[in-house]
Amino acid sequence: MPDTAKKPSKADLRREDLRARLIDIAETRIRDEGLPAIKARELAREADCAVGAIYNVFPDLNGLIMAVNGRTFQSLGKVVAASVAAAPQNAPQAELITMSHAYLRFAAENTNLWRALFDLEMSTEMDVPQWYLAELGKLFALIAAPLARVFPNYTRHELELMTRALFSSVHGIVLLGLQKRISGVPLDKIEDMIAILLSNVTSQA
Amino acid sequence: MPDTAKKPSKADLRREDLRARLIDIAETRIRDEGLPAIKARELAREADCAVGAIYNVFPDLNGLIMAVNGRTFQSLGKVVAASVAAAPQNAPQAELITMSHAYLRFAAENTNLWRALFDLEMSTEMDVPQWYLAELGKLFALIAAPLARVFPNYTRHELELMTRALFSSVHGIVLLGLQKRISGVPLDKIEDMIAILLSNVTSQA
DNA sequence: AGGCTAGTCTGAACCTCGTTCAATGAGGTT
DNA sequence: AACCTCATTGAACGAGGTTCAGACTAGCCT
Repeated sequence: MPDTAKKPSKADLRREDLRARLIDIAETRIRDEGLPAIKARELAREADCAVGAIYNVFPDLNGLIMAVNGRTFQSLGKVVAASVAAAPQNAPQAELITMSHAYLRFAAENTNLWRALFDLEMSTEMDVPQWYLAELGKLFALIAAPLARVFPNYTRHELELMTRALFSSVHGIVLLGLQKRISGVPLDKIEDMIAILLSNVTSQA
Repeated sequence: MPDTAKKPSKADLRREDLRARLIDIAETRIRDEGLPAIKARELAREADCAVGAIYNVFPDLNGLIMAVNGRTFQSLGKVVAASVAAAPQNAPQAELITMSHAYLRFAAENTNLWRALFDLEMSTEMDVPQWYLAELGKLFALIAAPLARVFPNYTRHELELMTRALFSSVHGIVLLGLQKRISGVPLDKIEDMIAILLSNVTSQA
């Protein structure tokens, strides 16, 4: 028997339990009230532990938020992947639009969680964790596949550039579109913007 | 004689002087060290006034940052407008690319100031001030003009949608492009992404 | 000039946070 | 049971934005 993971001692179990509980609580709080609702004392009260206990399980509150972001990123990936799987289009343009609309939908329905994904990135110029880039890579791969069919004679390099460009574009449209319902754009207009943009980009002359 | 602005009393002058001084200091600090470098006590020390004095001149630190953002937004507008004026292209596609590259350049050279423009928006869900929308409107107008020549039979509505979509797209590309030199994209690759995107969008089949 | 009033200016004090750490206590080992 | 080890606790620390009662001016009236 390999004993690399040998003792799930009682303490370890408690630790894992607390960790999971904190992530759940933080996720709910971010979903409902946004990142600023993550306060050490409130989390401790709700998780029924001491403030210091949080720091036994996470290096700091950012660490906790990153854990939530991990979950969010995975949900996002699943939703986008599912959108194409559910409605198999043979036209790659349609696939791109479907995925983008799924992205918009996810962002609109989970605005605070989705924002947290990018807000942390900015404030702390720390090293991006592995899984972050990995998840982003998965998203990119989803985009690159239909794109390769639209532009069959792009080099690998051009394709990658286009993938980034399109992802960033859709991200930008969603970001500014969701910002401020004031002076703002209703959801279906945002959908239209994405569709028009993608149609035009992918309509080879 | 209209006396709507009748008394520039000594107190008013001091107030205006302090206000201007604070904006200068804040601008420099944001430019050099980003938004988190805006601390009441440090500002007061550097401006040689009491902490409380700041609150006589601005409602809070956000108000000060908004004042800096006002300046930044104007510079940005000027730079973008100047870019097309300097190199008068007759092809509207080229104009769009020129302006977008000017936008990228400004964002790259004044990253912290440029970020402050959008970071505040997010954190405080307050009412967007007049001039903010006005400046944004000016930017949109700059884009809409060449765009109208590319798509002469778009309705006013479609044109507006397209304008927003393109601005948001370029913004997204710049935003994600400048984020993290790590795993990142060098400036001229970002330029390429913008150019490719805009070319494809504006090449009518 | 001498006061009187309506402000401004001051900075100590208040409050809210994230984070730490000496003291406590529980788990596991002999 | 006695001992050692390490997790856990929560009061205390430091940093930051904001406030406010008192000190202080500047302009104005007599």
